[in-house]
Amino acid sequence: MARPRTPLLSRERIVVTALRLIDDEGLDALSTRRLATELSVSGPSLYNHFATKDELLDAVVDSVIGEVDLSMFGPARAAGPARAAGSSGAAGPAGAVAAAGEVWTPWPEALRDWARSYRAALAAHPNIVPVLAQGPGRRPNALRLADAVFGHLVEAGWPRGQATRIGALMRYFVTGSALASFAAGFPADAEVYDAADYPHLGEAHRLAGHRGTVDEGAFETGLEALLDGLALRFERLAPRP
Amino acid sequence: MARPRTPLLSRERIVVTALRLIDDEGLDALSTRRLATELSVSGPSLYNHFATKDELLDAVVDSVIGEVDLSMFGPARAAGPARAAGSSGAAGPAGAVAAAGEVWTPWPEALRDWARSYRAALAAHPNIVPVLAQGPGRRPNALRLADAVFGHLVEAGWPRGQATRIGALMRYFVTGSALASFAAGFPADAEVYDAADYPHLGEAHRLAGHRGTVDEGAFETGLEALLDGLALRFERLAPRP
DNA sequence: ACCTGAACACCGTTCAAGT
DNA sequence: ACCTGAACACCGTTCAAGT
Repeated sequence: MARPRTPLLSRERIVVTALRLIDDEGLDALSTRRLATELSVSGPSLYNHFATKDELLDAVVDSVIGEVDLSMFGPARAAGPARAAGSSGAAGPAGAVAAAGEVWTPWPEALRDWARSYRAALAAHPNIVPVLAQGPGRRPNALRLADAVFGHLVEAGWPRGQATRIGALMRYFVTGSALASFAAGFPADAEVYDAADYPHLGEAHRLAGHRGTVDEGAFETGLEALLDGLALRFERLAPRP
Repeated sequence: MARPRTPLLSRERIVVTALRLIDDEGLDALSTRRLATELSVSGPSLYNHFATKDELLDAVVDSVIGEVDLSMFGPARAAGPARAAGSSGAAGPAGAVAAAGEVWTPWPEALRDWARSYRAALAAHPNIVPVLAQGPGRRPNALRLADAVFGHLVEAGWPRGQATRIGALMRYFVTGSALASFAAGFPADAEVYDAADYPHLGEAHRLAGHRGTVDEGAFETGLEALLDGLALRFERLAPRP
């Protein structure tokens, strides 16, 4: 066979299969030949759809970021007539901002919901997080995400410089938490933790068994701590009357 | 030549050269053949010193973690006779703990200093952070680090479960911040940020130029926010009398 | 336009051979 | 004990050839 009547491949199908391979066997397992085999074509066929392997990886990454919920940013849907004119720019006590007729979700609540969705999307595909953490580059979904977060924070009353920092530090925390399980990083073999060398790690071999709750608990604790700390700073910025 | 009188290689020399290669050209540039060339030997020679490339990477990672300052954990040096017997387990108001004759650095201060050193060590070698973030495994320096942090937090009065979570969330934040520059992830090309698609990113092309200060500022803001948030929790745990 | 096999310069690792 | 060249089964990518 040379050219089939209906194409054997599509960017979509390649991306989905590549992501599955990365999830199941790691980033190193994604070779163009292996992926092609998985798709029942020969290796070079992929180059009809992506110029390079990096371009393919970019598409995979953006498909993951596309899963992140951004609906908490910007004017809320549920709130009355969509677009009334005028604006009363005062930040409310909880960080809520009301332009006439528009209701924006208070920034701490929006950040919390977003961070949870962000982490869930990334933690479902930990093996690709190192690629994704390199930044948005030119990937549309990643840029949309950055735009939505920054826009919401500025609208809420954060100075632009601070809003940038908050976007950055939230990404630090979320990517760090999705990159690898903390608990699973400790060998389940009790022999590893010699009491003479590591006097406080006597129970560390149990960590891997509680992987889910340990990592979930650490993420939630860190997220709430971060939001509390940021709220303190926001109050200093715009104190209650 | 077959076996030289004095060995051409040592684990130490291999590790140092591998880390330089990873820093300069990325993790993918570290091939056994390329590394061997750099060391003026043939590829298979490395297998006299490391069983696999993974074992070599492990050694590189642990050498980086070895640079992290842990001196703020445990009984402080400057404080009187080194080892007095007995223990009065009450946590002081600022989180300081005094066993007889021992002074421990208050936990928020210790965590802050450690986090800065941790981040500095990792950010000096961002390309290896994905490997290192997989957890301590059996690497001595990584286990020592986990032991020191956990021991200090427990001694300061944190319940063991919370201490574990704090160790985890601090690692999330530090590895996330060292994995990649936030600022450098945004292309410096202004054309990328079409106002119709990304209404709030009009200045994003300037980010890369302020890479150092943006990332440093985000890290410091996040660190202080985290510590403030954790202090609130600690107060709830052990309120002042 | 889209797929193929052959080819190029690479990989990590094994192994017999040298001293 | 420690290094070598040859060899194996892999890589990403190019390209001429097919329909």
